[in-house]
Amino acid sequence: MKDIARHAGVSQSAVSFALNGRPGVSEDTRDRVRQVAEELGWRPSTAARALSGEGAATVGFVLARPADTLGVDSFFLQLVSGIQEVLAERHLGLLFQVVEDVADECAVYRRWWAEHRVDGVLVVDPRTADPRPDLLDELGLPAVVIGGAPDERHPGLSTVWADDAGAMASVVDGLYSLGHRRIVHIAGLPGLAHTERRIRTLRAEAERRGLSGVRSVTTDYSDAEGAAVTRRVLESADPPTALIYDNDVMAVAGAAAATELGRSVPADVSVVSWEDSALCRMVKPWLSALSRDSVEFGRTAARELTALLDGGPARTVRVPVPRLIERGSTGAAREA
Amino acid sequence: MKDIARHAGVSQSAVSFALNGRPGVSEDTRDRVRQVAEELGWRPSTAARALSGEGAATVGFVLARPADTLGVDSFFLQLVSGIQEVLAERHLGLLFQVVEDVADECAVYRRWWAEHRVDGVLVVDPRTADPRPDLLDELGLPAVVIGGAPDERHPGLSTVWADDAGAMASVVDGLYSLGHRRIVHIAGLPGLAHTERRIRTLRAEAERRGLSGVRSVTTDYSDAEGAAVTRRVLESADPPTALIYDNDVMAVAGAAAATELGRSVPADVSVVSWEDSALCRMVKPWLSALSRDSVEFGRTAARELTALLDGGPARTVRVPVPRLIERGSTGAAREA
DNA sequence: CTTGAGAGCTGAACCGCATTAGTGCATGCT
DNA sequence: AGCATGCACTAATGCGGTTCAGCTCTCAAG
Repeated sequence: MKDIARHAGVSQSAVSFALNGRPGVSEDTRDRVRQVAEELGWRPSTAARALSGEGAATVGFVLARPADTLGVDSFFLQLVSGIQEVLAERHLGLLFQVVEDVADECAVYRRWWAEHRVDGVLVVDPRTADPRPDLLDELGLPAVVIGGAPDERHPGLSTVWADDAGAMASVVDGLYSLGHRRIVHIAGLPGLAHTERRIRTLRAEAERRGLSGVRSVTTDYSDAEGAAVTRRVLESADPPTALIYDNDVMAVAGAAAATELGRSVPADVSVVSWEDSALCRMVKPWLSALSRDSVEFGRTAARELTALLDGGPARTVRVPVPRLIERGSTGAAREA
Repeated sequence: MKDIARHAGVSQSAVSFALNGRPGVSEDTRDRVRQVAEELGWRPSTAARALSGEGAATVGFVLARPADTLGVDSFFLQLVSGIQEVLAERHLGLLFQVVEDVADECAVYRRWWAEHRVDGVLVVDPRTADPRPDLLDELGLPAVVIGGAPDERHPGLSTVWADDAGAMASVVDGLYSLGHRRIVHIAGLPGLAHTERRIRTLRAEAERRGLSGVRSVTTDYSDAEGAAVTRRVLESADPPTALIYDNDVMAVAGAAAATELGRSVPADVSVVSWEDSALCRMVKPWLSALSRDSVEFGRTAARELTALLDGGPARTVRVPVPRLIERGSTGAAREA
């Protein structure tokens, strides 16, 4: 900026005013300064900007997962891609970190905030007993929780969520009307907020209809557990006629396991995947799946965060309920 | 730091010396200062550090992919996870960005470097005619190219690579000894350095053995193209007896397509996937696959970058050749 | 007893920007 | 003519660190 000031024949502060669109300089001077800056290829140093109170121009994103669990999962890349789209418009950087568990994640938030590395964070995989909202509140770190339920205990946090409960209800509804009475839900990690929401809703739906052969089993989301649980429930005394899997990986593995056991999909057992991806179209029959727009989900979350950074109020935004794409893996229940 | 200085009864510079392990203070004072800093929960502001010449303590990672291509791909997440492991030890942040194409990627490097946002970058998906090494050279931005071939034209860049050529040769060797003479390689994106390396090696191997029914077909890595190409080559006049797919997604889609055409795997056609993941164990038969340790790959790349940041020389590191995991999808060629 | 060297510490400058409190000048108003 | 007003701009300060040139002691060597 000193160089620009010299070349343009003005003071450094005039340059600052000109380049930041603030009043205090004539349009003439502003244009001249802009042009000189352009010629010199000037870019503001984010460090200096941050030091003088402008914030870090960066938001943080932490993924708490053991390295080996990071498997075939299209959701996060898509989410991040959507987030980026919005952040890029405002030239905000995304600081990304993978850690082992939520405790480490909290430590990262503490450090980032203390070091002024980020202006806000995006939180994923909210849990039922989650230390993070409390921490973020305590720190005063602006944050958007992705996938959480509305949470009136933390008015400072924005939330972006999909209505799992509604989706689960509609899936059960669909299966019920196809004649299914015994349904097993192969759920994801216990403790995750959306896992528990789905489980609760399923139970409520079952009770409402007086169904006894309906239950949820939690897993670690892996193909191995998906297949194992599938085998177990299909070989049990009173096997289900429909299976709902909490992700695509388990659904595919589960469908394969069912086929191996000599059960035909969907004649013997219907399969629904709670996540749509290319995977669901790589097996025969193609899997019926709940489809949501993960990229748009990311965009929405990022928009909420930028709104928060602009000083806007925390909000709770609901993205559209995922809709069921009917493919070949769901059909009428076989007569008992 | 001013507070710490006051509490410890020393000057601010003494605090700086003490906390950064520099000489100039007694061990007594150092301990005292450290303790006060601890009590006050002090953390250095990265912005201030960066401003006074210490660098940004951040490395950049750009993924140039259209949003919709970010599908089922375990490689990148694993790579990033490995990178993180190494960076986290040194408290280096990872600035992550997804862009549409290489031109945008170059713009991001320019901006990051000009804004002093990063100290170095990790470059993936090198191409045959790639503008990035030239740009990085020109900028003087420390960088590690992941997956490129050794490149003596850019002595400033480090390279971490796997020997695709060797791996391809050994795969062809294995298939040849199983009696396969007609092999089709369903390759990835043309223009990617490793795609071209594999294609060249395959051709060389074929010529060496006087095989005429061997060729490569490039694709966009998608399941759709993988399946389409598979159908096309299998229905051609002189169909191959073995297929090599450049990623797991295409291999699975291709195997499914072959089965649909009534070809049995591996009796009629052998399938090899150039990427191992849970996907390969989700279909019957399980796919034989080239397995590499993507997490370790990431660690190695990150280590090279930190070495570069420490002022070390640029190096070219070769990670172990991926090894073929023989599963059920490869077998002896059917007699002609 | 003087001198020199080194250890331990301080004060001030600096990094690149934003911001605030002036400064000088032309203009309009009375 | 005298004065307030507003505009265009400058000088100075601060953000939170690092660094470098001293400065003061102490202690050993001469």
